[in-house]
Amino acid sequence: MKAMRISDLAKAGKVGVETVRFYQRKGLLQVPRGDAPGGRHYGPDDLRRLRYVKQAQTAGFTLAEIAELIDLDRTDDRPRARDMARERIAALDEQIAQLTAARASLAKLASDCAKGGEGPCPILAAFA
Amino acid sequence: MKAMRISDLAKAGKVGVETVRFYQRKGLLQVPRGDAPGGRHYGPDDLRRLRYVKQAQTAGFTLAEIAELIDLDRTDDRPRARDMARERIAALDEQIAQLTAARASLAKLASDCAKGGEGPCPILAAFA
DNA sequence: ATAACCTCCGTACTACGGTACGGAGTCAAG
DNA sequence: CTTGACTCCGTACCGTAGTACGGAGGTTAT
Repeated sequence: MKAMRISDLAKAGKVGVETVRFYQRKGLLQVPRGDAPGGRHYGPDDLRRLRYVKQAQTAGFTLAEIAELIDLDRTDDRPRARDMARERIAALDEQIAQLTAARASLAKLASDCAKGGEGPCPILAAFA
Repeated sequence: MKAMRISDLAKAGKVGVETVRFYQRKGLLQVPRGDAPGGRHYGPDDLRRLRYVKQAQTAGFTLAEIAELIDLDRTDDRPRARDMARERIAALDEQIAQLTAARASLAKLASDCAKGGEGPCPILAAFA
């Protein structure tokens, strides 16, 4: 553990340095207190946190919500965390359903167009 | 068909007047040529187009892509339309897969937290 | 010791999809 | 004939999630 600098943390988390700084501004990542010369250094906790943020993002949490989750961790507020998870799952379900429906209708349109009988392409014809 | 005004069109399409105007600026909706006094008027074609835009949006097309689709209609470029549909379907599939995975892992986290044995809530503990 | 490269910091800019605002004109009803 | 509701129009602003830029300074390699 040879004192990660910000660029190492960014690389390890597969984000840009600017993104790390952006997350710091948003309170998602801590700014290391001691500013050792040559740059502050970061530890494995910071990397874990960065990965957590990215993970939570793939679950559709906004950065503001992620900040809340992190705060919940401080206070160990499990009921609220469960609530947020429940809400997010519901939103995810709805989103999946919508995308699935859109996928199906688009696939039908595309296959009708490919079958290409006469008349206008159905993908385009929707507003004829 | 008693000459829809912009607010009627907006209402019928369930968007705001400002959104209609925004779409006009983007070339997604036409600005009626004859500006009859008391406001221009819109017809059923405009409404169909507005609905088309909204529909295409739910399929994940960006406004720029929708503008392209509309242009494709003018030139009846079916191959390109099929290409766009194919790409969009692929993107949709990937997105659905990602959301489904995120849903599953979040659901597991939530259920583990609900089971609530000892130790920290797993939703929050990811960065422990 | 000097160049190349890093750090920190603030500010500004990007894309996307709207939303709001203010002024000027028009129209129907009271 | 004034009030209120609507229209058009341009421009400015919003949130979300970054990305870029430029200067001041410290560090590392030659």
